[in-house]
Amino acid sequence: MRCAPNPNGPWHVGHARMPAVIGTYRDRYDGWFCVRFDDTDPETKRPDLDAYDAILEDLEYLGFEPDAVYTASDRLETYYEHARDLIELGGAYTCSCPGDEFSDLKNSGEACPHRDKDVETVREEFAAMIDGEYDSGEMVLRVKTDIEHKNPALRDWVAFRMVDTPHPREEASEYRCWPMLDFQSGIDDHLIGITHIIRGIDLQDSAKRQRFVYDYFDWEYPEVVHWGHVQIDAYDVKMSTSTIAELIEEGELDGWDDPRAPTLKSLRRRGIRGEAIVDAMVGLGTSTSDVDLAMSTVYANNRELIDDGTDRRFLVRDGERFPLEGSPPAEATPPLHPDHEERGVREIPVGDAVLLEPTDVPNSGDRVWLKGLGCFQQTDETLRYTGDDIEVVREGAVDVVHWVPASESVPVRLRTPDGDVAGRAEPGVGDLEADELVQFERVGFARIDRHDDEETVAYYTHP
RNA sequence: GCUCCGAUAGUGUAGUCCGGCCAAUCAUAUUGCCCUCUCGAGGCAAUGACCGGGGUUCGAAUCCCCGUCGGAGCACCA
Repeated sequence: MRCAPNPNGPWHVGHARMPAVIGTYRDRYDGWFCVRFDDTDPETKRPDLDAYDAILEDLEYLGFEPDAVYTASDRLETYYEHARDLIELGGAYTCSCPGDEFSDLKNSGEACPHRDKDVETVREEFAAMIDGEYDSGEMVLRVKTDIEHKNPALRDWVAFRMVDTPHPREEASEYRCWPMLDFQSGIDDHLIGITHIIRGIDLQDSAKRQRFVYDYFDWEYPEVVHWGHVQIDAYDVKMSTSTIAELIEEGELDGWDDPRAPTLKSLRRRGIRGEAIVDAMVGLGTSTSDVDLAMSTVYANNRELIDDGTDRRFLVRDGERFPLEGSPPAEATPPLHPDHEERGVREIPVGDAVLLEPTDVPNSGDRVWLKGLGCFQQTDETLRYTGDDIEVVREGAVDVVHWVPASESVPVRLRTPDGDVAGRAEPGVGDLEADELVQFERVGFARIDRHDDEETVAYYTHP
């Protein structure tokens, strides 16, 4: 099987579907898969030189290593050879019709005057195309299919055209005669030995077009499945490489790994495991109708993977300060993980005041249980330690909330898909290593990204 | 206009090829309860679907026809 991306940028979440499915099938059925960069349009779908490696990185993140990597722009000579063979078989002709004129003829099922050229002429004109003797738009090579085919999309389609713009890859920059996807991909699939193809419904007619070439060469066409488009809920940003690139350009997004970007690099930075994405994608199946992937499915998969190994911490967003009274303990020692007491406890100095999230502030006179510390009663904007037993919580009389010491807590910027949130975390968070995952209790999971001079930066994973 | 394709709960999916085992599976979601010093995890329960209409048949999610809705192609893009 093959994954044939157009290298025009890092992958968005939807791109994960192809490697997820074919990679999983390979592992399950002892198969084989390659990545083939179909970069045969130096102009309208101009490749981005950084994208080749970026895509391979994304693939690695998802947990797959391709069995081989090909680049179409390295293989022009191969396509030329097959085109020449096709010409000798009478299966292709050079055509200088302007696009719109040919389109009119085609739509009425009429052949253009070039269709009956003799092989000798076609051979010479195609050689001239390869030599770059024509400019863009002057000459194409068409595959001779069936000009009266009931589906107009299949009639004598273009196999090669002239492109004036040099290819960005230096190795391919001298070529001017470029194959179209249907020709290039059709030839490669056979030569590489692809037995099963999965592709989008937008390429529904590709197989039908390519079969004409396969018939000329007497090749057997691979099994092919077409699937619909994937939409991901939870993102405002349109999931298109070019749109994301524009937003980055305009400064709306910080980069491909901005937590608001619907990209794999973004999910990676948020601490989501590739496996969680792969499983969700495989779960979508290969239906031809369009599907919506709920990010909650990815989150549920990821939570399953990381919950057990992730230690707990406190983070208070938009904290309100409350002085403490009544001689509470000087230190709180909540466990690192409630299901793993053997991992030990955090030692949080309490100080003389704490921060609470605004929604957790008890009404005057009401009690609240500061998790890992004890019970307090709010009066006159202060919290007085009551010394109540945990039994009051079990009875349901008192809510349990998280908190941080007002002075010894550390500032944290939590970057979320909905924007950045400022907060303060318990002191130990300042010592965590970059890349470590934490669960901010009652807030959600997060990945520690780095410690700046002024603050610790964490990326929000999911609830 | 011509040509393809599809339609099962909020979302995804199984079942459709070879009609009965489907008063329709599983996951996610939502809600409630239990447990818990998290709104996490775990346990239990509830909610919720075969696009519509005909036909074939003893019997239709499954086969046929019509309709509706949705998607795709008809590029010198991939």
